[in-house]
Amino acid sequence: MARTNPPFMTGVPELLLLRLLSQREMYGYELVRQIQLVTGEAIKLGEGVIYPSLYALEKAGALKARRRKVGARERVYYSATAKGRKRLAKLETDWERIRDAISLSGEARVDPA
Amino acid sequence: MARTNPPFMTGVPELLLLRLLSQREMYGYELVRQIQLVTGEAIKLGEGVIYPSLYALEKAGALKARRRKVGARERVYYSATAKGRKRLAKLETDWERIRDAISLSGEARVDPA
DNA sequence: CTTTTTACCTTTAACCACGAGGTAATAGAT
DNA sequence: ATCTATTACCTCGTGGTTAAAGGTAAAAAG
Repeated sequence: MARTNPPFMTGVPELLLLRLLSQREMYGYELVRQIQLVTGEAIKLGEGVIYPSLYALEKAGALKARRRKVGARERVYYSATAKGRKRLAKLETDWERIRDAISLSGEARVDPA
Repeated sequence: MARTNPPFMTGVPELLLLRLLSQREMYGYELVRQIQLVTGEAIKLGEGVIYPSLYALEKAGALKARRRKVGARERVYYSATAKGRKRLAKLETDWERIRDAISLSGEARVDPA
């Protein structure tokens, strides 16, 4: 399937979305670009990832949506709820745990059999 | 499904297996315990993850297997091939890229709309 | 007036981790 | 001697999650 962001991506879209939307409200297309920006182009998430994630997070009560007319066009702005911030906090500690464990395992010299 | 290692685990089993098996040959059950050891109990991978991963990596030519009788019991020892080491190197850079990108995005203060 | 960019959204596919379960041999405990 | 825990191997099914690809339409740019 020609993956552009190979491995290590489970949970990452959710983490990034919650981080950004805890700072200020944004709409889908904007998030696509912001994620590239704040990761220094290292991570690119397409709309096919962003929109379904936003719906799922909204459904879970982690985000709230609000429709806003900008000019003649309507945009759907999302922002993190209290629940979303809590979820983010948990994700952050999960992330740190995995990250540190992998770092640890990289240094460990395995004792010979 | 009550996951013990929530999110951020895609690619991690493969990374850990290749790391360990680049150091010395090991068998499945041993790997299950070693992974707990070298990650300070932070990551626990069951046999349901380990064995299928080993087969897949062997099939891909990243590992080679060898059956060894230890006492009366037979064990299947795996070790990394040259191809496996190459694959590990790529995984390591992928991992660093994602890790650094997430770290970056955590510091970035998003400019207001 | 035509093309590119913005903006929204859905469908489909595939991957992969994981738990649960199953077998059998060996070692240790009673 | 017998029972239990541990070692060691393995398979199957599920479900979550990314991701590409496609589809619509408005607005800005050329």
